[in-house]
Amino acid sequence: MRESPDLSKPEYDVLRVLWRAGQASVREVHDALTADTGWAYTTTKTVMDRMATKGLLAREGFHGVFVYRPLVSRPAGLARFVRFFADRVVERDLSVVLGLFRDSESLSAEELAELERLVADDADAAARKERS
Amino acid sequence: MRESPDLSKPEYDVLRVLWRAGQASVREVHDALTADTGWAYTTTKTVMDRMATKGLLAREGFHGVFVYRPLVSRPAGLARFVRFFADRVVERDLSVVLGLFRDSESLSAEELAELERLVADDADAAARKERS
DNA sequence: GCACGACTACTACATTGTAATAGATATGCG
DNA sequence: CGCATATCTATTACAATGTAGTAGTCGTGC
Repeated sequence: MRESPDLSKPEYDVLRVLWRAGQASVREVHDALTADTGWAYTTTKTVMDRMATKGLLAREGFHGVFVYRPLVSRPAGLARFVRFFADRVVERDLSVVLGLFRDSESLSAEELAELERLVADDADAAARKERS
Repeated sequence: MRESPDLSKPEYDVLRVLWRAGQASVREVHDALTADTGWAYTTTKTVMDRMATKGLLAREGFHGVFVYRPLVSRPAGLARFVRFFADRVVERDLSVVLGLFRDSESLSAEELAELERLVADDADAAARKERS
């Protein structure tokens, strides 16, 4: 997946679990989310299956039980939200918002670099479309 | 509307125009958004009408033409996005994220104060639900 | 007086949010 | 060993949202 996808909130929540865990079953993701979301188990399942068919997750079967792996890197998953927040919520320069990650432990230096690159790419693409 | 609503992205975009304009017709909102969104005129119309029935906008007729006014303050409109971004995207303390608004021109001092209050309220509500 | 343009109302259809139900399977227990 | 129970997966459901198209109305310039 070259370009950062536009994730819905449920999708993003699932990915957050998988980014931490590396890979997980529906049950594991569900247990990690249920406190925050209150979802029914089948809701978690539906969301994850749809994500798999959309190419956001890979699923690997194992005696009829599946384990899911993210196909989107965390920087790629964050990119759209960062742009949205910078442009339309705080309405400040991207660099200021990216600064929040800089000393946050939350992203490694490499991830931060990738995030910066992705966010800039989006901006370029938008500008290119604008001009045409 | 006491509590800050969970706005979809289209809804938020419409509100951004109305916050600036105070009030506007579908046509005016559409023209302001079309560069970014590429929506058809009827899409803008549908979104705004649904927002009106949901109580997000007030519409006032004038010889069969309507003018829409936001029923959500800008701080209330921002609150959910700020919380989401702080908790689940940067994963840093709210105060750090709120700091971005502090010297941004984008919000008045009063609005910022209201935003801070709203965001804190949400946190309280969440904590209360947690404990119960 | 009527063709045109803009506005509103109604309808449409795919995707997402959120699940319930049904069918397959493994598992503890008597 | 055979069945009740717990889990899974797959299928189906239904409301809300994203994104329009179409039809009916009405004022306005010719």
